[in-house]
Amino acid sequence: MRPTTVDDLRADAARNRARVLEVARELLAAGEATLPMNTIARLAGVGIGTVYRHFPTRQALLESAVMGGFEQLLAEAQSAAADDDPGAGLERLLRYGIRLQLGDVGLAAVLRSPECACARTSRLRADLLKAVGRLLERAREAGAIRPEIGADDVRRLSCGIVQAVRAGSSDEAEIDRYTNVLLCGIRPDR
Amino acid sequence: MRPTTVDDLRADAARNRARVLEVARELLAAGEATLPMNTIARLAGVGIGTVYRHFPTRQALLESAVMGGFEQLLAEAQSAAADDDPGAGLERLLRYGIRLQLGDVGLAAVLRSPECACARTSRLRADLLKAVGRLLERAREAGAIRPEIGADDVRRLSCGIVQAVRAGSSDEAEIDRYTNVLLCGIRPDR
DNA sequence: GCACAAGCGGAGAGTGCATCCGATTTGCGT
DNA sequence: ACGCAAATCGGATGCACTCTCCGCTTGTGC
Repeated sequence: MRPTTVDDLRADAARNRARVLEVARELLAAGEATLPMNTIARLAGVGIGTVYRHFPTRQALLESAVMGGFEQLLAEAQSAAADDDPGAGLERLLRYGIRLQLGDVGLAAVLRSPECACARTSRLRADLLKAVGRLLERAREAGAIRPEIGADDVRRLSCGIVQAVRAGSSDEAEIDRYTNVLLCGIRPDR
Repeated sequence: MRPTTVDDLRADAARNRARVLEVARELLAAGEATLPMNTIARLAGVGIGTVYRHFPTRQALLESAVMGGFEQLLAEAQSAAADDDPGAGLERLLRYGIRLQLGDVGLAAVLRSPECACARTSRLRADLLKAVGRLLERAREAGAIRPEIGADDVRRLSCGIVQAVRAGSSDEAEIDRYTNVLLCGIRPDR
């Protein structure tokens, strides 16, 4: 039987996998979004074959590298969905999600792409959309959002705003300014 | 003296240049945004060297290829800036610009990038921003837009919305829905 | 210890970018 | 019409990155 979790890996394999992930996160943190596979292999001190064995595609590596941030976002979304005031919860979630993406080019890339390669992240994504869906439903009832906006619209629009912020100086004032445009844009006309 | 305009080119050179541009536009129209230089050379029936001589970088080729669309956008912006109702002019311009970008991946890429490589497009861009600036100033006076939104914010936000639309089915309803979010988002609170 | 499966690593083929320079073509002056 | 210099052509070349494949090494269970 093939190993299905990290724990089933041989000790050296687990070590190599961890090193590759570590290097990938370092590159992402340094703003390198391309993640050249050969560079990663070299920096991690492993062969290229090893990188490809653990992560068959760059997308798979990327998704594994940003798993942590993704989980934080999901937790925030679930908390927001349980907020007494859905309008406030939505605003809090959007402000959080946008800042999270701005601080993590990898996570932003994963959220931007229409689907996830690995099952683990696919599930996170589905859970996230479900939580946002619940939040939106309550926000609609409370009249805090335009009724035609769905969970995936929120995802795509946030990613768009993130890219708009990134295209400039990305200072605090701009983040707030652009986030406000999104927040006001999805609020119903009064 | 070196040729400074297309007319100064030798007959064969002008022919090759036109062919390369034609092929580039075809690829862009087919949704190919990468524009591989060797592919372009092959399709245009010229050597790679010829492509690079006329267009030293991919960006330069891209900008030359989308010049026409850019000029249309500028014309629309200047017309909008002269509109009696600046609010209506702004809405018209944004709807036009977003649809234009959705129909032309090349133009969208050029508008998204922070600056232009060739002088010709740099000037178009400067003129465009100037026209939008005039439009915004009038819109501010008329209370049709949040005062903190500038011309470059409009550019970046539109590009963000375009990318958000592109991330999905891009059907008519979605284009309107997302464009409305932007329009409402930049309107002042009432 | 030993056997053997799991894992390793890098050679190599493929693709694309960008440069350089010898071969070719063109336009001009006569 | 013709010859020449300048302008232009085109692909060979070197470099970077991707991804596969397979012989060798190493960890693990007995």
